[in-house]
Order: sequence, then structure tokens, then C-alpha cells
Amino acid sequence: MPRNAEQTQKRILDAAYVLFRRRGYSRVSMDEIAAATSVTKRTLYYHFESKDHLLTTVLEAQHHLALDAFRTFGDRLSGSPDAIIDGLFRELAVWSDKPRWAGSGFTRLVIELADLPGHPARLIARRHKAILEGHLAELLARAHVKSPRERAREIWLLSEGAISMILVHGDRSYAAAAAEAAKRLIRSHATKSRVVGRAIADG
Amino acid sequence: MPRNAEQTQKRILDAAYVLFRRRGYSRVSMDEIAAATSVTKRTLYYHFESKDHLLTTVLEAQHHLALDAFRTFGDRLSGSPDAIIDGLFRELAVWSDKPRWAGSGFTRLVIELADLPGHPARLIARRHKAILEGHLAELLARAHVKSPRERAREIWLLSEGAISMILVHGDRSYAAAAAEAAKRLIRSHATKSRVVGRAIADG
DNA sequence: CGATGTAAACTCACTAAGCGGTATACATTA
DNA sequence: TAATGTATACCGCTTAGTGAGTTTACATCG
Repeated sequence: MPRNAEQTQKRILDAAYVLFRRRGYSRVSMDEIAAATSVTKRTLYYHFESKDHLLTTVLEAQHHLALDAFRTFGDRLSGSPDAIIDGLFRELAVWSDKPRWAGSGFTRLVIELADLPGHPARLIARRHKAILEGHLAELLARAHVKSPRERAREIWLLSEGAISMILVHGDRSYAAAAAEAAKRLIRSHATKSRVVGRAIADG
Repeated sequence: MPRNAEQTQKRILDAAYVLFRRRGYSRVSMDEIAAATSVTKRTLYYHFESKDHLLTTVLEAQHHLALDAFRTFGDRLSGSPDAIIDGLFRELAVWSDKPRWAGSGFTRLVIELADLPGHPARLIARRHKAILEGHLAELLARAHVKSPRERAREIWLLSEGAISMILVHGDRSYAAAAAEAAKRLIRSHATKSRVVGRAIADG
């Protein structure tokens, strides 16, 4: 195989990821991605058959990267429940402090494509969030937290909420507020009224 | 004055609101808005000098409508803290059950324009969220909840998180999970570790 | 009362630029 | 040579935005 196709594809994926994450999907053009990769648009279409396909490939790749990152993060951090939560939200605070931070690329895509429930990118994003939530539950279980799946779900709610609010207000202190709330939620391992609440939303 | 300018503007704003909320900003064209209003594009530009101006006017109008809705909602619902929270999240569950629900128009806009922090639409969205959070705090204060501002902030985090997660997974049960978490957070009015957490994120 | 002037409200037809995607030709290397 | 990768130049379409002229409602005045 002449040249190095794999490397070219990786360069395209990296550039596309940065652009999509920063400005969303529809507002980034293929010309722009080509320019950022120092490659012509024709080469882009040689490697990826359409903009949609490029997007799904980008997300797939990023899903694996983020998963690995979360796994090493989890291994590094297997202390008390409070330590896990502090680590998690400190990570969020650091992450959101990046100069041109624009939230989670996955959530961003889901919201941009909210009117297209069957879009492949949304399926990837959904699977991504589900797997991460599962990993957090496992982390909590290892820290002997009761009902780890329910607590993971609540912590995830707080985390997604914090991302939104930090974006809306540009105020990183929401990360700390979310962390405090998460710790209180774990301490108050209530179970009695959970079934009732679920019945309301499912019915 | 020939014709009825006020009525035409209202029709344009209504049509634009529906389209922007359903599909976001950049993916909705002025031609489309004009067609939905049964008006020429030139007339659109007669009443609104640009797409950006149209967007900000739409948001401004919607801000007032949503504020009124929240106020009557608050008056109708001044019982126990638990009742307030149940009412709030039941509202979310009902709202998110609409056929083509696509989340909060304001949050959606903020995320779509995440790379443009100075955009007027973002300022409106920010003010909107801040005012709503303030109203919730007042509601909680009237229900004799301690530290109502902090609790309102946490409930808002859960609510925004629930909106994201319902969108990602199409699973409305996140509303109930958020409601249960919110009630537990109010019951456990912890104060001792809050200062430490805040120092971490701000430092 | 009825013709007329006028400014607001509106339409038609257009522009320049940008979009995703492609036909064709040429270059590189196993 | 044959498979693979890149470049130039383009297509058809959509985009936000406009220039110039037309219709409508109402105030004014003979």
C-alpha cells in the first residue's frame, strides 16, 4: 500500500474530532476538515464515504479512547466513595477549565441531532454513556456502596447537569456543588420511596 | 399603517420558535421560516434585520412566556418541599413525553453555540436559567427549606442532567430518579463539607 | 363624499458565497 | 504493472441577505 493510509486516516479523524467537538456537526464543513488535515477534499472522500460516516467513525474512535481513559482513571482511584466522587468531579473541573471547552462531544451531538433519533451517531453516544455509567457503578460497588447502579445513575445525572450549567453560566463552581450533592446522596442510602418514584415515571 | 405588522411579527416569531426548538439554529433556514409563516423571505428581513436578531427576539419572547408559566406553576404548588419537587419533575416527565420533544430550547441553543460565548442568544439563555433557579430557591424558602439557594442549585443540576439523559437514552425514568435524589438531598441538609468542596473547584 | 398622496407592509427576482459530493487525471509504491 | 493515494477543478443545490418595485390602509384636501 503506497503512502500511509492509516496515518492519513488518523490525521483526518483527529482534526475532525477537534472541529466537531468545538463547533458541532453541521457548522463544520468538509472543506474545513480537509484544510485542517492539509489534505484535499477528494482525499477525505477517498477515506470516508460521507460526512455522516466520518462523524460515526470519529465518535467510535473517541468512544474507545474515552473508555480507556476512564478505565485507567478508575484503577488509579479505588479508595472511599467520597474519594471516587471527588476525583470524578475534580476531573470535570479541570476539563471544563480548558480555554475553549465546549462540553461533552457526545452529549453535544445528541442535542444537535435531537430531532433525528435514529441517527447512527446517537446510537454510539448512547452506548458510550451507558458503558461509562456502568463502569462508575462497578467502581462504587468495589467501594462497598449500597445499590451502586442507582447511585451511579444519580451521580451521572449530577455530572451531566454540571456540564450543562457550566456551559450556560461559565461558572465552574457547579462542579463542586455537584460533587457535594453526590457525596450526600451516597451517605443517605434511602430505599423506601424509590419504587414509588419509578412507578410515576414509568406509568 | 397598512396590513398588520404586529400580527405578522408574532406569526414569524411563533413559527421560528417551533422550528428552532425542534431542529436547532443552524439547521433551520430563513426560507423555511418564511414558508412556515406564509410570507416572503424579504418580508422576514423587513421585520428582522438578520437571522441572529430573529433568534434573540424569539428567545426574549419565550423567556417571558416561560417565566409566566413558572410563576403560575409556583403559585399552584406551595406545599411541602417534597410536593414541590414531585410537581417539578412530574412536569418534566410530562413535558418530555411530547412526541417530538427535543429538550430545553435554551440549553439546546447554548450547547449549539458553545463556541460563541459572547453571542446575545447565550446571554438571554443564561439570564433565563438564573431567574428560574432564583424562583425555585424562593419557592423552597417559602416551604421552610434550609439553605434554599444551595438546594435550588442542586435540584437544578439534577433537572438539567435529567433532560440530557432523557434525550440521550430516550428513557423518561431519569426524571423520577432525579426527583428521588432531589428529595433525599433536601432531607440531608448537610453543611459541614461544603466549604472544602468549593475550595477545590475554585482553586 | 371621493380623489389623491404617502409611508408602511409586502413581493419577485436576484446575488455571492458556501455546501456536500464527484469526474478526471496524475503520482506513488508494493 | 496494478493498486492505492492525492490534486485540480468542477457540479448542482442551498444558504443568508438585497435591490427595486408593488400593494394596502389611512390621512388629507378639493
